[in-house]
Amino acid sequence: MKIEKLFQNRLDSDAVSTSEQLLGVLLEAGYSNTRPRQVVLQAIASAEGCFSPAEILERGRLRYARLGLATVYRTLNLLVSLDLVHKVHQESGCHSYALAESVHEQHVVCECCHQMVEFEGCDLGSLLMAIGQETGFRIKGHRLEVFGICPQCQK
Amino acid sequence: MKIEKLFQNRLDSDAVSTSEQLLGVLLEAGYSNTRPRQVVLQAIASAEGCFSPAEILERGRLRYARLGLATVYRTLNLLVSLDLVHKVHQESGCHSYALAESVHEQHVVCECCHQMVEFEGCDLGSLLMAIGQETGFRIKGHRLEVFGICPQCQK
DNA sequence: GTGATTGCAAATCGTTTGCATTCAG
DNA sequence: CTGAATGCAAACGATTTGCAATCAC
Repeated sequence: MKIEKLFQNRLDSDAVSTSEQLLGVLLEAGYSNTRPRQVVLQAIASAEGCFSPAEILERGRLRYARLGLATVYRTLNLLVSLDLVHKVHQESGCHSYALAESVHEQHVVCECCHQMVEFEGCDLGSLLMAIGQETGFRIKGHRLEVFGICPQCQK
Repeated sequence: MKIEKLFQNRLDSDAVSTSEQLLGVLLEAGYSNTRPRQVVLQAIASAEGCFSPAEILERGRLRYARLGLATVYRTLNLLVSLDLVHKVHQESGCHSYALAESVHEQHVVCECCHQMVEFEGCDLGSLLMAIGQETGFRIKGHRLEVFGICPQCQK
């Protein structure tokens, strides 16, 4: 599944606009426009959902073979510091990253077999609004993690 | 704030019952009753909310100076495998752990200044029930992480 | 040209593991 | 007494950092 995502739009990224938006923010913030950064931003922009630094490196090297892992990390940290990207937790223990705008995850994890099921459509809207009122925050995204026992493990 | 928690009930843990419950489960599962484990379980049981392996080591050494970090990790992993404890994500990047029963966290994180506000009383009950129906899971706990901009940073 | 950025390799941090010793049952 | 559990130190994987070379402006 990860592989599918990876090659879904490989060198012909169709999400360039987003990568250019990201670059725009970097430039506005005073950072310079370098090839390694372009490549990392393209890899990020064309990724769906979460991505690991290693994945970004792999994808980036398709476009720019000399890309180094340190640069990937440095760029990711830059984006995190500008709040363009969030660090998110992965069950395995190591981090993934996700575009800030795309943090709208909700899933149920089985405490028994650890399978993970995504769900959609449950309306958190009114709840989030209430939270916004209670706390005064302007809400931008959320992550809901539910723990339980899956149907198979209940038997 | 972490320090306060740490010394709130330091050697005179008042939550012994929980630590004994944990030990009970370990014994039932066929593991033996050792001093290092007792000490780790006490440290866990008397912690509030999340705790890191290092914190457990520090607290544990107050009771048993020769306690090793490896034992803390081994015990935590044991508890995780028995679903008595969950691994949870910490903004800093490294893991924390939490008693499984206590995973009912909800907080809003400011994307700008990274302050974190806990909130209570928002009713997720009906939503969780709907999720249970949709997925067939028996729901045991949840973690809701909301991202936004706090009142100060909106100005 | 000058300061920012890069890639590499070394360093660092959290976590796990191998092994000889110790302990629980 | 025997296998499980421990502590230490070494190993490990992910991330960061120091530094000389390179690049953007």
